[in-house]
Amino acid sequence: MSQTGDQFKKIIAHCKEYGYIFQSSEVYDGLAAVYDYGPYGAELKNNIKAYWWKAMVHANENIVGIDSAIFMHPKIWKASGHVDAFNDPLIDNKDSKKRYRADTLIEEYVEKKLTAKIEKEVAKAAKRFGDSFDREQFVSTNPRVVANVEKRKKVMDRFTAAMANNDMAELKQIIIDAEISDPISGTKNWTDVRQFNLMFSTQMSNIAGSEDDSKLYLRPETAQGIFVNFLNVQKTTRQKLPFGIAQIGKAFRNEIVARQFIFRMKEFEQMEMQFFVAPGTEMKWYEHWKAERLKWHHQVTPNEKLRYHDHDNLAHYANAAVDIEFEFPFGFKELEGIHSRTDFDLRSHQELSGRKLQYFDNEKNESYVPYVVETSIGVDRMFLSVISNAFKEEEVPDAKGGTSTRTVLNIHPALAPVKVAVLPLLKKDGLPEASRAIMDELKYDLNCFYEDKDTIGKRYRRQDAVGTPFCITIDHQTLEDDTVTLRDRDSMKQERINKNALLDKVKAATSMINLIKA
RNA sequence: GCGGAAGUAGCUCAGCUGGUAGAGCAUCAGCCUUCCAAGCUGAGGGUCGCGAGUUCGAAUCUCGUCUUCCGCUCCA
Repeated sequence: MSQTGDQFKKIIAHCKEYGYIFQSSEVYDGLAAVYDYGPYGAELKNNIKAYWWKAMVHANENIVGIDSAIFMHPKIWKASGHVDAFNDPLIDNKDSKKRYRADTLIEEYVEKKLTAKIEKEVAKAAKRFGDSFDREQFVSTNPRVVANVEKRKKVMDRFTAAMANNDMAELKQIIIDAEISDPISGTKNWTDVRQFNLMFSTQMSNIAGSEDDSKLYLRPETAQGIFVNFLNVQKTTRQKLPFGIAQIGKAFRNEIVARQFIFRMKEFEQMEMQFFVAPGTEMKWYEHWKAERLKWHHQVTPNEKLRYHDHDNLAHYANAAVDIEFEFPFGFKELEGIHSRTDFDLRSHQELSGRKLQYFDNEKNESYVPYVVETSIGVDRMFLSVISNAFKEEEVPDAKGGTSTRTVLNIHPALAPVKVAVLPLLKKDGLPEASRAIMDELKYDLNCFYEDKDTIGKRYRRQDAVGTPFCITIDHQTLEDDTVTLRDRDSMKQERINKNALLDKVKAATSMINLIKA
């Protein structure tokens, strides 16, 4: 761990040093699990988003993009299940330092203690009475069983009431009254029950049709903005099934433990595509997108750093789910999820809103709620995968015939923040002027960087460190025959070409269109 | 959220047992040279994370707080 931990620390330090990522609100000591993207970071992030958008929306005639609001009607989160499922009452045992969900603690107690006791008595009696055993009669008359059944009912009544009222104090009292102890430490030394709602909330007055007319959530996922716009989009774009809606946007989760740099943040950005299909065809499309998405990753990331990981237990909305995992410095972790979400979301919104969210299928001559296959990737995780895959420290020959270490970001040229650096060999003899002229030719098509400070070798290294794939060097010969040196970041090889050929050559080498067409 | 560790210049750190801050690299200006970093001269830059306490005096001791890292926990 220490070596990979060191590597990860180096990457984080590098991100800060070269203006990729800063801690949020650093002058005020920072804000936990929130980060800002600096100048190079913003460029890389934009490129990642563009790569996804082009591959999804522009390359597929049956996928369209939207940009829905972060604020949405509170009922949406009721329908999606987030209000219920994102609410965990948690309690800590002070001795074992373990954290439990208070509700499962109580449920387990009821299940394993009370119910088990009752069943034990019943089983014993059944053995004793043989065929003449009447379960109903026994349960309602045996004093020990009756007491336990009574007790169970009491606990369950209090429990359901407490859960319904979000009464955390009562939940703790139930645990105390039932004398539930920590399975590890065996003690009953509990903290208070605290509720961790993973959704951030804010205020808005007068929300139509809402019981609590002020509470509003910041969306914990972008997908719902797509679902509730399903019919708007389908009708206005006249799409036929199967078709998809794509969206890039911010989402917010109040993670209890948000760590590992930008891997898990409280504010993050998602790129989601919901693909609407006829019921029964979802598994075919699930397999299709599973393959398509891995291909998209393979274009910019080596195969051996990517893998599929099937979900062991499925979320409440899904009937199939797989992750595409990337080997981060801290191990293989989820980068993208592909889920077959069935008709759960649309059906749920249809029921709660009372509006039909169905598609009329001309071929089948019937209306139905489409099934959904979702691809969902975190922009920030993709960013982290690109950076951690790119970061390398290598030994290279130096001018004196020895070796030196260079730090290089081997970012795919199509994603690199700066495409080309324009460097006059000397800061005199008209070379800066000639360089500026070349820069002016390129900068409207390619993100360029000009520098004439320090030695040429030093400038090359600086460009390596920010991941610029090409350096153009202007020397005295340029003034005579219009040729320049084009230096490649990865091989460090140089070639002499005419300055008029620069634009086409660098554009071709840094284009993301080729990745998408391939 | 719990436990452990840490926080001194942009970065990496030194500053031992309390006496009002240093180095290297980086930055900026100038010189020299020039196709793969670390030549010469000079300059700028620090509320010692923040707040309180002890003390004549705190970067140094105590407490609180924030942030980061590690472990636990959680994870749609």
